[in-house]
Amino acid sequence: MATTDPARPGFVLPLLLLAGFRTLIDDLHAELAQQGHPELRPLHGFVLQAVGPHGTTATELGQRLGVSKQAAGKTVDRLVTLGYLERADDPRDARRKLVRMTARGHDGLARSASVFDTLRDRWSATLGPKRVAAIEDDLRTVAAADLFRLDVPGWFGT
Amino acid sequence: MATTDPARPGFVLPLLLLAGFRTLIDDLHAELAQQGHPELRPLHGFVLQAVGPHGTTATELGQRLGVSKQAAGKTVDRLVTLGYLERADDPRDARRKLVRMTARGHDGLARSASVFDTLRDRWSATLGPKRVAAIEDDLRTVAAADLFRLDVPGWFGT
DNA sequence: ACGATTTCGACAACCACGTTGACGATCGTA
DNA sequence: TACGATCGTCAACGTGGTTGTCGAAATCGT
Repeated sequence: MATTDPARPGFVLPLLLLAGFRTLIDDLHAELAQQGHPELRPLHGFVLQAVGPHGTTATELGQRLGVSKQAAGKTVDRLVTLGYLERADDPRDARRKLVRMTARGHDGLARSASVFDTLRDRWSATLGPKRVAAIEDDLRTVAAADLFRLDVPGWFGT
Repeated sequence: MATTDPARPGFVLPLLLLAGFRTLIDDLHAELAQQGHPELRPLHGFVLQAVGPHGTTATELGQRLGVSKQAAGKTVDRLVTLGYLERADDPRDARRKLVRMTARGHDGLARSASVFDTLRDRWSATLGPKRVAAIEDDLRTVAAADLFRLDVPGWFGT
């Protein structure tokens, strides 16, 4: 395997982390596509979760996701087009536009969560529940040690 | 932490995987920037490694990275502009353009590898070497179980 | 040995997702 | 009431992908 030269051990860890994440995401979307959500893209699940049950605004969503309000607004646009979100005026502040999940949005989020749960169960079946929990604990530890926020990321920044 | 609802345990694992990857990558590039490679972008290290010491072609690189030859070609263009790669004609096949690392390319790759190694050491210092090795083993296991290739991915596909 | 097929690299158009900067409308307050 | 901060949107741009097309060069089959 040309990309995993054993003489460079440090390269392995990030690659494996990424690979683990990707397989999870790929499996999720393969499953979601079969459950009636073929157009849901990788980040959309996180976005829906960030919107939350009570709704929010584009600006708030942006800072919650760690991206600009413009980027958040664009993503909302797309999710609105796809029927997962809807916009409404805030009666108490004419500047704000509330962003809420539609029924389809709730369905997509619920299915995402449940598919993720079964994928985690699959990992547990392969590795044993203790190992999975250990991975989560360890990652939480290094994450905390690196003073990072668990919010959904800005990916690879520009 | 709004994005990590404990009622949805499945969401945690992918988030942590991604977060771990991202902190590694961010730390790498913060360090690389200080070592004279500020314009090296997250994927460039993987691309350089995929080029390898003997050079390759754009098409070959594309399939090695799991992206189209056009995408690989564009990335090569950028790396050539930045001085990390160079193109040369293949004397045995006038269609092929060999892609090779320059001295700067080798330097960048070597530094990436060494920074990754020290980051891994830092994880070892925090978690203990056994835990880090266990994470790698476990991820390798689920990866293998999911019959996936350890090559650098096409990220989130379209 | 020569024509058909395949392969390689490049070009163009496009999409997704992010960035800054600017700007009008609206709100809160001195 | 007038000013400053905030919200959403528009525009321009960068980056990393995609597909389709095409000419040039190599390979293969008769």
